Formats: sequence, C-alpha cells, structure tokens
Amino acid sequence: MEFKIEKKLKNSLGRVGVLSTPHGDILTPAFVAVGTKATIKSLNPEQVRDAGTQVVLGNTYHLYLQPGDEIVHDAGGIGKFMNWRRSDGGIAPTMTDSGGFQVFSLGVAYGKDISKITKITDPSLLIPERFDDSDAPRLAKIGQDGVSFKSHLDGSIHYITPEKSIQIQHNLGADIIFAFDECTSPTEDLKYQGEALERTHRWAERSLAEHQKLLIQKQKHSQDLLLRNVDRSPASISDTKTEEYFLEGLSQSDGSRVSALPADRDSDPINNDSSVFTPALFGIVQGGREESLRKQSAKIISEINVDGKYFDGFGIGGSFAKEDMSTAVRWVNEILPEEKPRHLLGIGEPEDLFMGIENGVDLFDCVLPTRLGRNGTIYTKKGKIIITNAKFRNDFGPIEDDCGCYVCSAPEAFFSGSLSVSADTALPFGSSVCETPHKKTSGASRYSRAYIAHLFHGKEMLAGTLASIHNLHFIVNLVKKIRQSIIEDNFFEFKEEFLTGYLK
RNA sequence: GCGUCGGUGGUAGAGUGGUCAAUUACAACAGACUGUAAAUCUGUCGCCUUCGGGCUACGAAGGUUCGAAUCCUUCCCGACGCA
Repeated sequence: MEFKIEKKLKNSLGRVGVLSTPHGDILTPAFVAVGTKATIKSLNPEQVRDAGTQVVLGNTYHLYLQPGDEIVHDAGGIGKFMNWRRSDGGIAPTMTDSGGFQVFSLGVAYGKDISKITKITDPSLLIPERFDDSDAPRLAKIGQDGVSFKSHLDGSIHYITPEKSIQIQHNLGADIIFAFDECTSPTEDLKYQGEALERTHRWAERSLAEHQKLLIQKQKHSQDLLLRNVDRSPASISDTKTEEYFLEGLSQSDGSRVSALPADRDSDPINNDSSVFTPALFGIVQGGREESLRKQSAKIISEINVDGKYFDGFGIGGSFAKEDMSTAVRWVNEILPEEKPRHLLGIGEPEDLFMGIENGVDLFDCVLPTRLGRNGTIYTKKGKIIITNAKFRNDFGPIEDDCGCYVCSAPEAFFSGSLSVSADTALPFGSSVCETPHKKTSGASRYSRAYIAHLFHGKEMLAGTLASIHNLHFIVNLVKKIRQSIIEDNFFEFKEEFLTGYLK
C-alpha cells in the first residue's frame, strides 16, 4: 500500500492524498461506507458505488460468526464475496475492523444507553459504568490476553485474541485491516482508561507480530504457487480462484504498485506479479478524552515495530465528548507520522468531517448515513430532517433541490443521459468531479419527500433504501467537496458556508 | 315481531362493583441514533393545568349503591336465529 500526499491545507494538519490499495486508489480524504456483515444494509453494491463510495468496511466479529472467515476466504475475499466492484468491473477497495469496537458495544455498553460520544462535557460528572453494575449481563468480557465474546446469534463463546483477530482478517482478505484494540466507554475513569490503553498497546504489538508472520507465510505460499503455475495450462490456472484474489493487484519487486487493474483481471490470475497480496495493517490510537493518554498512545503506536516493520497507517478510536473530539484528534495527529494515512474510526457527522479533515484525518467511516436513513432521518444542506414528520406527508418536492443523488435527480436524467459513458463516469470514482454522475434536477426529482414519507409510514423496504442512498451520497460527496476545496484553496470558505447553512 | 349475543378511547381488543382516564397492540405525534446485537429504540397519546391537580368519559336516558365501564330498567344501534 502506498500513500501519497498531494496537497496540504495551510496552517493546519489537513491534506489531500491518494491511498493506493491492491484493489485500486482511494482519493483522500474519503468516507468509507460501513458494511459490517459484508453488505451495506439495504443497498446493493451498485447503489453504494453510484453514491460515490470508494471503499467499504466489514467487521471481523460479525463475519467470523457468520458466515465464518473461512467461507469468505474460500469465496475469494470479502470484496469478491460481496461483489464490491469498481465501475471498471474490478474488485474495489475494502477494509475490515478488528472487533475492537465490539469489546465496547457488546461489553460495558451492552443493554445500556451508552454511546461512544458522550453528551456529558465535564468528566468529573461521569459515572463509571464498570463500578456501577459490574454484574450486568454483557456479551464481551476482557480476559487475560484477549476478549471472550458470547455470540449474539447462538450464545456460543468465542475467545478473540489479537492473533485471532488478525488471522480472521487475513482470511477475510480486505486491503486494509486493523489491530485488535479495546474501545473504551466514555464513562470509564482515568485509571481504567490508562489500564485499557496499556492493554491496547500490548495487543497492537501482538497484532503487528501476527500480521508479519502471516505475510511471510503468504509470501512463501504465493511463490510456491507461481512456480507451480509455470508448467500449468490456462485451464488449470482458472481453478485457483481463491489464490487469484489474494494475488490481485500486487506490489512489484521495486516497490511500485500495479495500479488500475483491468476488468478481466479475474481471468488473468498471474499477471506477471511475483510478490504476495499484502493487506495493510493500521494500528489504533486510544486514550479517551485525556490529553496525556492520547499523546502517549500516538507516540507508542507510531513507534511500535516488529523486526523493523511498522504499522502502515493509523486508526484513531475510542470515545470522547463531542466537543473534545477536535482537540483529541489534533493531539494525536500532531504526533503520528505525517506520511502515513489516518482513519478516524466511527465518526461521520458533517461537522465532524470538517473538523477531522482540518486536523489531518484521511479516512472516516460511520454507520450514520445508513442507520439514520433506515430510521427515517435524512441529511440536507439545511440540517437533518425526520422524513416521517407530518409536514412532509404532502411535500411533493425533492429531498434536496440541487442534489445529484439517484433519489433526488430527475428520472429522465438517470435513464438517458448521465449513465452513458462520459468523462466523469469513465473514471472509477469521478476523480475530477465532486458530484457523482446523476444529473442535477430543476424541480422534478425521481422521488418526492411525500413519497419517501409514505414509504416509511407504510414500512416499505424501499424507504430505507432510498433514504440510505441519499444519505450516503450526501456524506460521501461532502467529503469529496471538502477534498476539492483544499485543492482549490477555499476550504475555510466552504466550511463556513456549509456549516452556516447546515447547523442553522 | 320474538329470542340470543353484543355496543369500551383514531382502530382492534382487554376489563365485568372500588386499586380505571381505563391492560395491550396498532395507528398518530415528537425525539434519539457516530469503528451496526439497530428496517431499531424512547417519550407522548380524552380536555384543561400554576404539573399539586381539576373536569368530562366505556351507545343513550334513568335507576340501585357510600361507590358503576362493570348490576337493573327502558330506548337506540349491530350481528345471528326463529317467525
């Protein structure tokens, strides 16, 4: 994996870059769609891609339980399994989370009304949940060197260690994977945050060690495979579909990457590559809202290495109060090595995206666009609306007048003009444009607010789909526009203009 | 015409003498959601309220009772059966 910074935002940590993965380039900053169980809920991959999404994120815990990481491996990796493809037909970039978030969501937060973003701004007012009801039922318990999970599906017990998480993630076959960490609750006190941080650091080192070990094994395996294939006929080569995926888009011996894979790549498994498919491993910085812990974590995680091999990038995880987020991100990103990508885990409200990008974040993922969409909340430039509200029942206008998403654009535009090959659509992700290729409307949108409200009231499946398409488009393209604003030197003007309208 | 059963809040449907402004579900209305146990969850849901309470309510009108959605009488309405 290669990360190239193309432009920096003046007087801040912000930057624009290109992250090259074995399955294509990601223009950063970028928003990653969350597809926990190898599906972005309610959307098919074409809808996800047409919303402008470049990369999707699956989850180790969920895919390990169902269908099992071996199945995903045998299917050819998560991208192939879920048919996540670029517009040229090749498999598109993927990531997997390590299961570290489930330590929190199935642990202390289980059955409780605790979010990773607390509304309590004064830490001294927080009540540590751990001491409050340590006997409360939870599905994740932290053990000596890992976490035991009680499956929410069948109650079976599974012990996940850093090594196990990395093994699963190698099987899942994403381009970017994460170290196993402990996402702490914002209600934990400083003492616990410190203990958890030490644990996360130990786990980070073990994650990296396991990752290196598996990479060496895989390299050896692929060399054997390539040697064997020298004498093979084309027919027999096509039987090695699984290996083929894991060999796809490899680095060349001189370290440069083979970019933009051809559409028929699947039928051309060897393709002159001689090195192994190498997922990039990101270490995760924790430390809650505490400055000393955040800085300590950033330093340690960036310095951890195994035989001289460091993390390929970094995730910024954990919990904080909303208003502490910007300072926490800044503390961390001032310390992390500039030349490596940074991913702010699980954050994605519009104002957070501006904050993160300004403070040096390259990647975001968040369930909000799709979860809010399914639950009837829709993003607009004037703020979020709850589409089930009575006032929308007879509102026949579009969700947004000048939105280019499938839902808001004019029907004739979608069926005739914009889907034909154009300069914009020919590019994998429209690198030179902010909006995805749906034609803008002048009044007549494909679907009205009234219709979408009707679908929600009628509990129709299409409701969540249409709302998710719009929301995902909104967020993904907001990040693209922010990227463009940095390139065009008007980030701060754009931020001011957007947030003034959005936050009212 | 006679007989039987039944009429409860927007709907369905509990409740058969006090703990009933009335269980529950749905609908309605509002809200929440940040590395997805989530197409989920929460609150409100007769009228008024200084949030203490006040007022009107279980088809209608009378009655019994300290007290009635609940018992009695008549009437109205519905379903079914017999003429």
